[in-house]
Amino acid sequence: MKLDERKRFILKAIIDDYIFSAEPIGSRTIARKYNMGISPATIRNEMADLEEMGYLEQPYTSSGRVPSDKGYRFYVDFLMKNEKLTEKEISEISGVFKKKITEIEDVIEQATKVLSDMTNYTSLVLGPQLNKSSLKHLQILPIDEGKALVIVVTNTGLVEHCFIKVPIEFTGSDLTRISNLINSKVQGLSINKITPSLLSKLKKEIINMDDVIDLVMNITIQSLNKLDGNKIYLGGATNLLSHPEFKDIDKAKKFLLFLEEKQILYNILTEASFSNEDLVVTIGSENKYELVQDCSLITTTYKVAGKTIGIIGVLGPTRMDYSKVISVVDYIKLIMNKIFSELFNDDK
Amino acid sequence: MKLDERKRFILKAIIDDYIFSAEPIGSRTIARKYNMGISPATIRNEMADLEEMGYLEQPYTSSGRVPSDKGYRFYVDFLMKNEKLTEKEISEISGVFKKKITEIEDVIEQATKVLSDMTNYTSLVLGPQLNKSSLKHLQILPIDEGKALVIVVTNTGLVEHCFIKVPIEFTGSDLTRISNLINSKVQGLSINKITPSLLSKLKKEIINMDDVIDLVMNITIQSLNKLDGNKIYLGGATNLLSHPEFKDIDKAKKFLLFLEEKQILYNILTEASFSNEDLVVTIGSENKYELVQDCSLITTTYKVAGKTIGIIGVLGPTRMDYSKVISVVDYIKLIMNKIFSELFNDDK
DNA sequence: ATTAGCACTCTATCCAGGAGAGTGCTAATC
DNA sequence: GATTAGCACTCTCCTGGATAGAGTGCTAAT
Repeated sequence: MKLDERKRFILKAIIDDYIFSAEPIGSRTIARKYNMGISPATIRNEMADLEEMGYLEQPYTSSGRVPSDKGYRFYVDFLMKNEKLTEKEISEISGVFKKKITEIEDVIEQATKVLSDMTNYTSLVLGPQLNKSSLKHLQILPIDEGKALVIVVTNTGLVEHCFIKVPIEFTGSDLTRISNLINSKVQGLSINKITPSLLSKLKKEIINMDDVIDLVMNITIQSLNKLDGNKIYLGGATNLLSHPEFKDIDKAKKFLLFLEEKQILYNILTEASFSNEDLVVTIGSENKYELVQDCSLITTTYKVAGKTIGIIGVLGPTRMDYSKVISVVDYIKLIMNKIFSELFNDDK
Repeated sequence: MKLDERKRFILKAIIDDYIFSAEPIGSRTIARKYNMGISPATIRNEMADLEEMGYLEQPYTSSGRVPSDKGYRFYVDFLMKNEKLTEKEISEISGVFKKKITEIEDVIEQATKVLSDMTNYTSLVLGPQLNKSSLKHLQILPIDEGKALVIVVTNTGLVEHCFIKVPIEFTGSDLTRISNLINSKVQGLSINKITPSLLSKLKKEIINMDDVIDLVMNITIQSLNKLDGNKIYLGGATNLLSHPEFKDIDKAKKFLLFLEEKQILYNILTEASFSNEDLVVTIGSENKYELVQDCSLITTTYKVAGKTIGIIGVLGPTRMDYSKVISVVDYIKLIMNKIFSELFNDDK
C-alpha cells in the first residue's frame, strides 16, 4: 500500500510537530493546527493506518502517536522540506571562519564548535586523513649532546616533532647531512611508499648510521601516521543534556562516557561515510552501536580536489531537526572544502 | 566555647558518615555505630550544641544533621585522620607513570586522568608555567618559495612551530644565517629578558631584514607565551554525575558548562595556590565563584628545584572524601615532581 | 468516505493518610 | 550536674485512591 497525498501530509505534520514538541501528537492537535477540512476522527483513521504500516508508534494504548524509525526514514527521504539557512545563520557561520587561519587544527576546532552551536546537538569531526599526504621536509636539529629533535613537515602543512637520542659523537653538520640525505630520498613520497626495502637502500648509503636512520625513519613514519587524522574532535557534548531524551541522569552519564570512546566514534563516522551518498543520515536502529540506537547521525565528507580527506557529523536524538541539521552540515562542509583547498594549494 | 573531646568525636563521626552516605545523620545512627557508652539523647544534646556553634546544619526541622562549611573546615583542619593509600592504589598510580614518557604533555594528561580516576571527582591540572623557561634553540626552515617554518625549542623541552611568510628572494642559507644570528643573541634568555631594546639591537646587526626579524621574534615570543602553560587540563568531568549532589540535570549541565570556562578555572586554580601552604583545601562558600560554592577544591603545586611550575587540583562536592583526595593529590604531586625533575635535568 | 458521539484507556496530578526517622523537651535517674 | 528514658511533635517519603485530561477506537449516522 502506497502512501497517498493525505497520509503523507499527516505523517509530515506529526513528525514536524513531534520534532518541535517532543510530546506524542494526537489527532485533534493536527486537526486544529492544519486546517485540512477533515475532522479529527478521519485523521485518527489515517493515523491508525500509518501505525499499522509501521510509520508511527504509540507509547501506550490510546496515547498520541510518535514517529518510528521507519517514519523518520520516510520523512527524511521524501517528506521533509529543505530548510534554507537564514541570513543571520549564514553570517554567523561565515563569521567564525573569517579570522585568519594558519593551522589546519584551528579550522577543525572552529568547525566543531560552530556545528554544535548552530544545531544544539553534539558534533563530531574526523580530522583530515592525510595518508595521501606526503613528506615535504624532514630536519634533524641538534639540541644537546646526544640529543636531537626531528621535525617532520608534510605537504599539507602539518608539523610533528619528536626528540631522539643520537650517538654522542654526532655533530650538528652530521645531522644536517643525514637530514639532507633522507630528504633527497624520501621527499615527496606519500607515507605508504616508504617501505622497508626503501629504508634498507637508504641505510646502505649512509654507512655506520643504521641506528640513527632507523630511529629517524620510525619517527617519521610514526609522525605521518599520527598526522593521519585519526583524531576525533568533539563539540557540544553538554548540548544533549538540554533535550528531554537525556533527562535521566544515568542515561546522560552513559552517553557522555560513550562520547569519550574515540575509537568507537571513529568507527561510527567512517562506517557512515562508506556510502556513495554525499550526505548520510543514519537513523536510530540503523546504527550499529546499541547506545546510539535512539540517536541519529548526520555525516558528510569534506574534500580537496575531489578526494575525501575528512568527515564531519552531528549526533543527536532520533527526534532531531533533520532539515536544519542537514542544512548546517552541508553549508559548513562547503566552507571547509573551500578553506582546505586554499590552504593546500597555497602549500602546493 | 571550645570543642571538648566528645563533641569532636561526634562531629567527626557525623562528617565521616555523611561523606559516605550523603544522607542526614541522626543521633541513633551514631549511637548504634560507635559504641560510645552514651545514649542517643546525650548525642542529641551534643548535636544541638554543635549546631548552635555552627558546625552542623539541619536541612529541615527535626531531620538529621548535615555538616556546615564551618564543620568541614574544622574536620579538615583538626579531625580528619590521614588516610594512607593502599598498596593497590599506589601501584595503580605508579603503573600509569611507568610507561616511558617523552613529552611533558603526556605527563600532564596521565596525571589528569589518574587524578580523576582515583578520586571519582573532577581533576584540574595547570600545565607547567615556564615563564622561567628560556629559549634553547630557534630554527627557521625553508618550506616553499616565500614560506618558512619557525621552530622554537625551550630548555624545558617544549617545541612550538609556526609558518611565516618571508621575502621570496631569501634562500635557505639566508634563513640559516638569520637563525644562527638570533640564536647567538637570544639563546638561553628567558622570555622576560627579550625586550624591545634587545630586538632593536638585533635588527641593527641584520640590516635589511627588519621585517623578517620582527616576524620571527614575534612568533618566538608568542610561542614562549603559548608554552607558558596557561593551558588547563580537565579530567573526569562526567564523574560528578555519579554523585547525588548533581542528580538534577539542570545543575549538572550548568556545572559542565562551567568547566568549559578555562579562564575561570585558571583563576580558581591560581588563586588557590597563592597560599603559603603546600596543599590548599577550599571549602564551599570559601570559593569566590558562586557556581562552585557547594563544591570543594583541593590543590597543590608541583615544583622543579623548589620552584613552583604548575598546579594540580581536584574539584568535587563539598561532601568530598577529603582524606582520600588529599592523599591522592599529594602522592601524584610527588611523582610529578620526580618526573619533571628528571626530565628537566636531563635537558639541563 | 466521513464524521459525531461515546465508552474506554492510560497518564499525570493532587491529596490524604500512615510509616519512619529524627528531634526537643521534661522529668526521672545516676 | 550530667545522663537518659519517655513522649509528643515535626517533617519527609511513600502509597493508594480519586479525578481531570488527552487521546483512542468503534459504531452508527450522515
